[in-house]
Amino acid sequence: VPNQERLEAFKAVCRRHGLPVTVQRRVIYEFVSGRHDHPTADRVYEGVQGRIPGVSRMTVYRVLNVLVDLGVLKKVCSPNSSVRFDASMKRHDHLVCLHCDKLMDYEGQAIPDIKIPDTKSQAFEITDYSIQFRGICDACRKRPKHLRDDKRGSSIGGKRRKGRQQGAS
Amino acid sequence: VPNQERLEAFKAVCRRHGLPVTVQRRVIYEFVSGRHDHPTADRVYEGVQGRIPGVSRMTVYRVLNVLVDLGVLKKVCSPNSSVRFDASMKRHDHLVCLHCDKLMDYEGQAIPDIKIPDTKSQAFEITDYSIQFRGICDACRKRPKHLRDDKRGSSIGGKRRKGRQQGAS
DNA sequence: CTATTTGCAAAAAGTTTGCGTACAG
DNA sequence: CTGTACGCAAACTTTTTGCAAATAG
Repeated sequence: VPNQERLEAFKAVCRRHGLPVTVQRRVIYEFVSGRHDHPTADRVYEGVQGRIPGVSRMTVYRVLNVLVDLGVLKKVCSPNSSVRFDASMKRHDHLVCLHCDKLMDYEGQAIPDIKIPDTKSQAFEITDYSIQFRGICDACRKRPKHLRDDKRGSSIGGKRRKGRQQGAS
Repeated sequence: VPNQERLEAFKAVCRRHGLPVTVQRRVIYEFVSGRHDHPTADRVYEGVQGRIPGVSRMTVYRVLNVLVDLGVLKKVCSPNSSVRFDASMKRHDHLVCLHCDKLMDYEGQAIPDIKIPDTKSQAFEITDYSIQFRGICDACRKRPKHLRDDKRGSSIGGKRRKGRQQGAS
């Protein structure tokens, strides 16, 4: 997807909603849509520090929420950490590492479409779906086993280390 | 799944790992496995207040992590809130309401199994998967539209209300 | 008895809110 | 110019940590 084009589309969406296209919004949007690893809000904050002079963490949180409301970002989640953001608005699936919490788009052979099931009996209207493939990423698999087990912060057998890190891309 | 049986299985797992079966662990496990709505840690805390005399929130958090490590609970997530817990360890799918963040097991007609794709090229080993069906639950659909829009905490057009509630079962 | 767990208090993350000033249109 | 967004500070929520007292096996 051409970058320039995406940016123009973004501005159009803002205009349509009557929202100013601020530097912060533009840069934050560009940052998230330039990545495939679904950064957390804090990650985005770090990432845009250099590109937006004295940006504040609060602004990043706020802008991310606005972008979600505008429909140009989606919130996604992995089972161990905070909310993450995804700029790819077309239906797609995710790989999530249960050890380091890395989250990435699935990019293999296409998965046959799933027929959206009828959920009247459950009083629910499905609009969309996404498959979450859980497993272990290479970085974690290569890591010696005892280190790996530490990773997720095992609560069994005492002595928990610090833990809580995101897999680097 | 007979309740008594499940409890025995739980004790067996604890014994196998050499962990004492404390009141807290047993009750918290029973509580979570008795629900289909994937409570958050806080929700569990509230729920077990009456059944474990002066239980502390910390203990609940800690016990939940132990139960995950023991493999009798799984962490699941919805895109808007904190970690939730799921006692159903067999493969299954979820419905998640994008408005109120309600999360429930999909219980309709069986979805044909997905062939686990090859992800060597992405340096990832898949062990499991789950489909997340996103949409809107009946409670939210029935709610008047303007209230609904408030719900998710729209950042557009100012005036956010308090927000952050889980759909009641 | 001995190891493990619990409860407490406190702190670290993660996220939201209200208000005066600065900026986009 | 006018309205909205930004940055700041501070509140709030969610989750983790360290240690003495209580408990399971």
